Amino acid sequence: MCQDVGMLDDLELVFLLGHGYNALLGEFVRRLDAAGYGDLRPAHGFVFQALWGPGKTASELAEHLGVTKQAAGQLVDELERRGYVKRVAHPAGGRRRLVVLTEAAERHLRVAGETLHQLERELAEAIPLGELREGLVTLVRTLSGDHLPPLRPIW
Amino acid sequence: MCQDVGMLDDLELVFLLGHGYNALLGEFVRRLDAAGYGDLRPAHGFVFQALWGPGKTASELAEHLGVTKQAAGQLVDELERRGYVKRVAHPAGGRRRLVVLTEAAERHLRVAGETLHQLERELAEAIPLGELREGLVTLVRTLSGDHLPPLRPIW
DNA sequence: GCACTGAGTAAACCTACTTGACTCACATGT
DNA sequence: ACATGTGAGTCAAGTAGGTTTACTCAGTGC
Repeated sequence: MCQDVGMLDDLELVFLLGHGYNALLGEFVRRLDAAGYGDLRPAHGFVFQALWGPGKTASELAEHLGVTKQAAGQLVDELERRGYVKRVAHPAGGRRRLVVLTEAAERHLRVAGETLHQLERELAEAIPLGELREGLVTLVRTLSGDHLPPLRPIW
Repeated sequence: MCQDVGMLDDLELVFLLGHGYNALLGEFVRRLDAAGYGDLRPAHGFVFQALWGPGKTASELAEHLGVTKQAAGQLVDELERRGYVKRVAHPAGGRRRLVVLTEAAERHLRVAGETLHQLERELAEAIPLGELREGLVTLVRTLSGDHLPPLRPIW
C-alpha cells in the first residue's frame, strides 16, 4: 500500500504534484476530523466556499462545481438535512431558491481557514513557500489560460 | 463551471496545488487521448507502472494501489480483455498468477513517458522546475514521513 | 392568452469501488 | 498420512457519487 519516499526525486512532475496535493489535503482532512468535522469531506468545503456571502441557486452551484444540477441538488439536500445550509426565497423570484450558509457552515469555514493557515505556517519553516506558490501559479496560468476548470478528480 | 485565474494568488496552498495537479494531469490525458489512447485513464497508467518489469500478482497490485484485491482483479480483467496485460503462471506456484504487461502496454508506457517529458520541456521555459520540484519533494517528505500513501482521490 | 425558457425535481441507470462469503492450492504441525 | 491453516483468487451483493432522461412549474415575451 505504500511506496518508499526515496524515489521522489525521480518521479514525473505530475505524480510529484499529485503526491503533494494528496499529502497536504490528507493532513488538512485529518486535522478537520480531529476538530470534530469528520462528517464533512473536501467537496462540502468547496460548496461552502462557493456559497459564502450572498449564496447561489442550486444551478449556479452546479455550474461552479462542474457537476449536473441534480448532483448539486443532492449535495444541497444532504447539507440542508445536516443543518449546514438552508434554502430561502430568491429575490429574483421564479422557481429560483437561494441556497445560503447557516451559522454552522460559517463556523466550519473559519475553522478550516485557521487550520490551513496553521498548516502553512508549519510548512513555511521547511519550504520556501513563496517560490513554490509562484511556480504553481505560473504552471496553472500556462496550462489553463484565462479560466480555471473546476477542481475535480480526473481518474 | 469556471473561475477566473485572477484569484490564484489569494488561493490557499492546498487548492493551488490541486489546480496545478488538475491542470497538468488534464493536459497529459488530453495529449494521450490525441495520441489514440482515449480508452486509458490515469488509473490504468498506474497499473502499468506497477506491473512494469517482472509483474505482480493481483493482490500485490491491490496493495500497491491501495484498493481491495477485488477491485484490482476487476481492473486486471478489463485490461486483459483489452489486451494490455496477461496472466501467466507464477514461479512460486500456489493459486498465484502473475499479471504481466503485453507489448501494447509497454508501448503505451513509452508514449506516456515521452508525452510527459515533452510537456515538462515546454513548462521549463516558463517555470524554474528545479525549485518547484524541490519544494514539492520537501513538502511530501515533511507530511508523509518515510512512506508514500497511494495516489488516490480524497473526495 | 400562449408558447418558450430556465430552475428544480424524480427516477433509472452507471461506474468504481467496498464488504462478506466462498473455493482452492499449497505449507505446516502432529 | 492427515487434518488444519493460510493466503490468492473469485462470486455476489451493496454503496457512493455521480449521469441521463424526462418531467413540472413559475415567470417572460411576444
